[in-house]
Amino acid sequence: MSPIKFTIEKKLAKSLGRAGRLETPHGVIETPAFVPVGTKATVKALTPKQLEEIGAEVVLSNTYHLYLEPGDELVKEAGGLNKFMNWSRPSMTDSGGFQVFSLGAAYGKNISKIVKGDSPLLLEESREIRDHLTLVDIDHDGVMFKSNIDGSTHYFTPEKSIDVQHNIGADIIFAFDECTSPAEPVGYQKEALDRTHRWARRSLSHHLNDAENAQNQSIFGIIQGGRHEDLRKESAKTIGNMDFDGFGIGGSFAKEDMNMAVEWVNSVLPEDRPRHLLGIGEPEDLFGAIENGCDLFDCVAPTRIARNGSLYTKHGKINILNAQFVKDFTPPDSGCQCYTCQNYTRAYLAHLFRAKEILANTLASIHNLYFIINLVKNIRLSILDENFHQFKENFLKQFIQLRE
RNA sequence: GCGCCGAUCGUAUAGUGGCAAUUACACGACGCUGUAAACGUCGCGGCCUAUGGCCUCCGGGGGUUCGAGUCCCUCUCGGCGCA
Repeated sequence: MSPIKFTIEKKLAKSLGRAGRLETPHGVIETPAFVPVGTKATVKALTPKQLEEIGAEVVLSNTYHLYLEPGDELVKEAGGLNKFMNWSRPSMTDSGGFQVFSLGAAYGKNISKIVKGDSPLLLEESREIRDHLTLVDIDHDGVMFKSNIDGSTHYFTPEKSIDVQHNIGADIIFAFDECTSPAEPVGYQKEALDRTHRWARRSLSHHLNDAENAQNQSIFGIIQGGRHEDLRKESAKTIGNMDFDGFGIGGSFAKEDMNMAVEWVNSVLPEDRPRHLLGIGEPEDLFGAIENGCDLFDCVAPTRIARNGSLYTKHGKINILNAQFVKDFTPPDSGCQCYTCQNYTRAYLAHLFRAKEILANTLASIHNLYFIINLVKNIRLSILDENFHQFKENFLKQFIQLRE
C-alpha cells in the first residue's frame, strides 16, 4: 500500500499532459507543481514561512549533502527532515545520484546536464578520455565519493542511499541512480543505464524490506538513457515495470530534444503514477515537459540565478547588476504579485547586489521562485480550463525575447 | 633652507634594464537546469587590412643605453625629519 495517492483530474487533449493531485503524508501537491530545491535542508536565503507565502507545496533536499552534513542520523534524531527544518508541507530527497555526475564527470569542467544541441560535447570526435580528476569512482556495486567538504571518502550503494533517505525521512525518496554526462558516448550510456536499472531494483527491494519506513515514505524509480530513444524507452519500460510509487526522469538531454526525450519516456511509463522531471525548471522547458506528461519539477535555477543577480520577468531574464538598472525605479517584474515586486524597485535590488547585502539574495529568490511556482500553477489552471495552448503561446511570445 | 622617502589603469598595489606592465577591489558584460555555486568566465590605453600588427603609456623635462616604469640629472607635487 503506497503512502501516496495520485489522481488525474484532467488530461490535455491529444498529448500526454495532465493535471492532478498527489496526496502525501504531509498534505496535497496539486500537479503539475514546481519543487524548490533545499539541498541542505534549507532553500537558500528563504525561511519556510516565506516559502509557504510564495506558494511552494513541496521541497526537495539532498541525501548526499545531508549525509555529510550534519549527518542523516542527526536528522533522524531531530525528528526527521520536516521537523528539523520546520517545513510542514511535503518533502522529497534526491538519492545522491546527481552527485555521481556533478562530482564525477562534471567535476572541474564547464559541463552541464543539459547542453545545446550544437554543443561540441555531443560530437563523437571531440570526446575526451575520462581521465580527469574527479571526486567519484563508480563500480558495479556503488560509488566511492570523496567529500567535497573535507576530502574524506564515502561509499554509496543503493542500500546505503535508501538507508540514509530513511533516516532523513522525506515523504518521497528516489532510487540511487547514475546521472550520466551528455558527453558520454552511447556505449557508456548503455552500460550506465544497466547499472542504474540494477541499482533501481536494489533500491526498491531494500526500501520495501523496511516495512516501517515503507509505510510512511514512497519511492520513485529513475529513468536514464541519455539522449537515445532506444535507451530511454528501454529504461521507461524496465523502471515502469517495477513497483515504484512514481518515477523520476533524470540525466542528460540536448536542450532542443528534451521534449522529445520526455515524450519517449512518458509514452511508455504507466500513466497512473506521478512523473518527476529531475532538475529541469527554466520557463521555456516547463511547458514542453508538462505537455509531454510530467507532473513535478525541481530545479536549482530560480534560486541560484537569483543569488547571482538574474531575475525572471515576463519579458525574459534580466541581470539586475547591469548598469541600466541603477536608476530604474520600477518593480523587478511589473504586475508581479510577489512580495519583492510589491514593495521594492530594480534600483533597490541593484543597490543591494552591488553592496553585497544579504537581503539581495532573499528578495531575488522570493521573486524568482514565485515566478516559477506561479507559472506552473497557471499552467495547471490552463489545463483545467482547457486553454493550455493559448496560455503557452501568450507566455512564450513575451518571454522569449527577440535578441537584436 | 637642508636631508631622506615617495609619485604606476577609478582606488590600493607588484614591478631595480627587454613591459601595454602584477594582483585585489571597483567597473562592464556574459554564463548558471536533481546546488562543489551570495558562484564562475571574459573584458577593463587607442587604432587596424585584427589567433596578428601599429601607435601611445608608469608626475613633467632632459640624459645614459641597442633597449628605461626600472639607472643618472633636474623640475613639480606629497610625506617625514632637522633647522
